[in-house]
Amino acid sequence: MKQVLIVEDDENLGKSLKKIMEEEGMNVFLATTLERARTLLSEPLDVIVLDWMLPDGQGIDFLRELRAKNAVVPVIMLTARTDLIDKVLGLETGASDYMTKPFESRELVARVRVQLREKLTGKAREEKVVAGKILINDLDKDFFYDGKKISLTKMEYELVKLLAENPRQTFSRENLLDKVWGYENFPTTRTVDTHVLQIRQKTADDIIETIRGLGYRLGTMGIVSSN
Amino acid sequence: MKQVLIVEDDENLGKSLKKIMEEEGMNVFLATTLERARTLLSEPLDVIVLDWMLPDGQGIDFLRELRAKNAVVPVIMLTARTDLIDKVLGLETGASDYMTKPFESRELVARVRVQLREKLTGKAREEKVVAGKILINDLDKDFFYDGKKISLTKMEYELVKLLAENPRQTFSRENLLDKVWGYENFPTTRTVDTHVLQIRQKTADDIIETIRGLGYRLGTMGIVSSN
DNA sequence: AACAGAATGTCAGCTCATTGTCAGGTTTAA
DNA sequence: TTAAACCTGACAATGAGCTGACATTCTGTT
Repeated sequence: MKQVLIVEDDENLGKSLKKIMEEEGMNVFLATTLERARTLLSEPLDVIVLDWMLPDGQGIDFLRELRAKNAVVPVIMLTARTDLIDKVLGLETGASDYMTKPFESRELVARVRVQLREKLTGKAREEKVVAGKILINDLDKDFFYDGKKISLTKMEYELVKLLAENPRQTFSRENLLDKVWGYENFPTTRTVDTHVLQIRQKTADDIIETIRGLGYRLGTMGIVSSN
Repeated sequence: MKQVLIVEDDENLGKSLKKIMEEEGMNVFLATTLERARTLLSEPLDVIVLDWMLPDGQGIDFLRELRAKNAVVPVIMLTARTDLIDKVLGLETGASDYMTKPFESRELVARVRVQLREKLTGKAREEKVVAGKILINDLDKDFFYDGKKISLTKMEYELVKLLAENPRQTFSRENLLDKVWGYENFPTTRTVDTHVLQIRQKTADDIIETIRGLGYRLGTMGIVSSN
């Protein structure tokens, strides 16, 4: 049986959705707050329906938390705000779909089914990063360089992914520590150098460019197409 | 609804992009020639995707026409030639982004979304400094002079950036030492002269003007565009 | 116009900060 | 428990930045 989590503070709407989905044979959890939703994450969920605004926080923040934990569960965002930018933002942080309020309950259920099916067939949105000779499949954390799969450690992977996602952009060591290592960890800036070295040795020297006195950025091979 | 213009002579590619973007909720115009594209400029456009080579002219000329009209719409250039990237980005008020063929359609759509967002927040623009023949991309730490990319060292870069950000303003050597070198460092004022020399040699003599007895300022080429 | 003095242009070499590289100890994950 | 990953410190290599010396240009005065 498929398990669905609905995070929605409008109880009427939530219960109505729950009922329809249960008729479809789904097992539905309903949370009216983010706090409650977090406790329900212990369940093995197949789809999450997430409202944009909630009494104790933004749905999008909850989504970010999920993605930070590498959760791959599809998320459908609900929002009353019609301007496109919010939709775009929602999608970029990894929402699989969205709906603007008001909507037909039946349509939402249809979309939930789409997500369930895509999750099964594995054809969901492939999170790929392509930059020159680099290809990154973020779903299974695979890194390819020049057509060959290279085994990278977690930090190496996160580092090169950030650089590949922002080709040409120069990052200072401090900036990289923030973005890749996070604010909780405080390694030396020299740690960055070491990891850059590892990546260079595993691939090619020019994969990462040194901008002396400023930091690192993706090398030109990340810009030049290989064919 | 956001409006996107695609100028691409490969009809298959164009239609495929159109379809994907329309699924994202964008309103897409497709032009296979520059002539057709010009007529579509009457529409209020949010992003333009522009191929490099078109049956009736160069995409880059179309971009120049746009900029001559002070159009601020972001432009994403498509090119198969990797050696032209620096030129595209370095052109005055140049392209906002580029992609080398072949590319993933999804990645292009993602970049269109980035441009839409940046256009709203107005963030990307502030990271570029344009002054006559000078273009500085502070995110990338790239410096372009007269369309050519010039490799500058850290201090050279910081110095010319300050001058380009404040054209017409004359800075004393002491002032430059404070602003560029910072209060922690105490080099001789002659150090400024040396760096000015390096910049002049790497670009052109008249990039920095000497105000005898007072200091330096950006040359007139940095104020009057010479196209 | 010629001159002196000051300001600036120019160059080369030295210094030292930055970065590359590696080994070893510590932590983390299987 | 064991192996891998991570971080750190040490040392080497590199090159940017600084300085001092000398050349050149400019300015104001005679």
